[in-house]
Amino acid sequence: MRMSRLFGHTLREFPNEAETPSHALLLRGGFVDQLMAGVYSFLPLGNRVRLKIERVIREEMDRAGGQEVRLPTLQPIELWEESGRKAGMGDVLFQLRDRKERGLALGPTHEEVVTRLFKDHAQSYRDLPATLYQVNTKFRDEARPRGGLVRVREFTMKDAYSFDADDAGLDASYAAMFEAYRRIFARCGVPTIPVEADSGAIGGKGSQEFIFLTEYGEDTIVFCDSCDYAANTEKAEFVRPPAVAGDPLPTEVVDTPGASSIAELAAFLGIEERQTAKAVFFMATPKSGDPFPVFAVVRGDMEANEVKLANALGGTELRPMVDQELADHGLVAGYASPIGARSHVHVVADLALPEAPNLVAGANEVGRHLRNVNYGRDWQAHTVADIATAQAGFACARCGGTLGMGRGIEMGHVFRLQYVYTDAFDVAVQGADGNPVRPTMGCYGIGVERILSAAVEVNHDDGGIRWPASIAPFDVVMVGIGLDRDEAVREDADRLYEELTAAGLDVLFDDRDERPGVKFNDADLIGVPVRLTVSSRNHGAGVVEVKSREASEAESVARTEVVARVQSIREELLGRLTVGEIERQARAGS
RNA sequence: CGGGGCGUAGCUCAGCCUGGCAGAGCGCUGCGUUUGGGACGCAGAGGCCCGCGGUUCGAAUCCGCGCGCCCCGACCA
Repeated sequence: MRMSRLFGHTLREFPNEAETPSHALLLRGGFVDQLMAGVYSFLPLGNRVRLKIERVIREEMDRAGGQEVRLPTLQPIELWEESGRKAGMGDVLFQLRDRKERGLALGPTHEEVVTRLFKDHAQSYRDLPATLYQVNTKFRDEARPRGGLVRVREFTMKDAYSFDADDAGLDASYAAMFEAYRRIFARCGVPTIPVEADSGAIGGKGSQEFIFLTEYGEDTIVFCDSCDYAANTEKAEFVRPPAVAGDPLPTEVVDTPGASSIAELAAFLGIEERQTAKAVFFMATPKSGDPFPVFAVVRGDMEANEVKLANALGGTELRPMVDQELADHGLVAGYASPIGARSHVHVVADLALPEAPNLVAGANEVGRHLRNVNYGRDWQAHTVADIATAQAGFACARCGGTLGMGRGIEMGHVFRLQYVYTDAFDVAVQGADGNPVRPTMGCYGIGVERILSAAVEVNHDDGGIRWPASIAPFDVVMVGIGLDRDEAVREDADRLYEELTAAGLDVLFDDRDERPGVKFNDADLIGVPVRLTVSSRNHGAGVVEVKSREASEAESVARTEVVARVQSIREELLGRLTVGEIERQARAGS
């Protein structure tokens, strides 16, 4: 590609709306353009990177036995009603109507469509196992797009779906995808760590997220400092710090004027926060049935986790109660008590509560609390479950080590869906014994643009982007100096361009009539891994300067050796993108 | 959906408070001089000042109502 013809220009200043370094660099380098909130165009440079990421993904999916398909984005709404996810996805699902007023949805994911496809085309156990994948556009009407390309409304996702005859088969398919994911992230130069995750609205049991750790992340992750346990806080198990021990004492009322928060209460009574019970209230909407009020209780030194709570309630939708609802259900904000809660209020207690004697809890009267409240003796929950959020400093449930926390962005997610969709769509194939077999499913997603953003986030410096060699828009950039003043140099540059191209390299030839400084700075900004400088000075000496983007100095290479030298640098750069190396970086980041 | 900020040239921003010719730098076009890390001169092009309504002799500026974008929160396969 001749740069004089490349569509799109670099900006000399950073655009204003960009928050993260990666977003700013992608805009400034002319990779992407924002059309509206959460919707981006890809210019030629950005599109090249996107395609290269997709190439890596396709290679690894194929290696793992996946077969590429193409599923429609335009989907009948009935499919979503059938799976029961029309309600579950809520406003995130883009919906529209055709001219015949038929309800349609723009696919936010493709479990429904692929399950239906499988049902129509798989006939017997001989069709198992099968892993189908695609790289396609997804649409999600996010409540708040943010972070440049991180949370958007239209994006590219590689999604794969496995169908197996039994658990062992699913385990094997899952493991194959898991390994493929490690290789994909490594090859794209994006350090990720796998963490235990909640499976959310997709359904199913057992899932892991591949998290890219960054301060700009929107997920909170905990990891153990002594074993390899890592989990999203939506899921993370932990050992609760011990309670203050003691025999149960008689309950007594105590005046606590103005102490409506745990911190105020503990300070007022001169006790520790872990000696109190904290109450949080939600309205729960089950998948079927009427909404009901929920009274969640955690020990005062912990926070209730909404996702864990929803799971403990069998996957209901939760929202915080409003003041009126608190009053309607006989609850006094700041002083609510699990003792004597009205019977229709569903009380959920965290695991810590049965183990914690003599807590201070609300008296259900403004300005009063109860001392020495004991679980079992004074009150009981409908449900006792892990509903508290892990915190840094808590102990690891696996090994007792200390948990640390970090922020991250989900790059990929692998799920064991099991029978969620094959049940919903009543899928069965004929087994070897003639009886029907219900396939068990897995699903596996990767955000292409998120990889692109993360790759920039970890690979940039003051000069601009330093693309991993595997996904750079070009393999090598040729900076021509003084081409208009020296015909011989111009001709030789053209020849070198042809030689590099013939060698299978993606070459960007900066043939523009610009000053050298402009070209060098643009080359650095765009982030091409290898830069060549062709000039009369070099031409006269029979050399070309070769500089890798990360090197501080260029080397002079004999003109005849240039193509080989570029290829050897490229090989060396690609060679670093191994699972071992990238995962070492990921762990260092945590 | 709650809270905050911002909408003026392709980009970064002045101008608005206190109403009176639409501005700067960068970028862009042409010519010339320059040419190894974002040159210089000369001449240019480029604007529904987010939209609609109102006040006023007169609105980028004041008032009202919208819309959009960004950030925090809620939400988030």
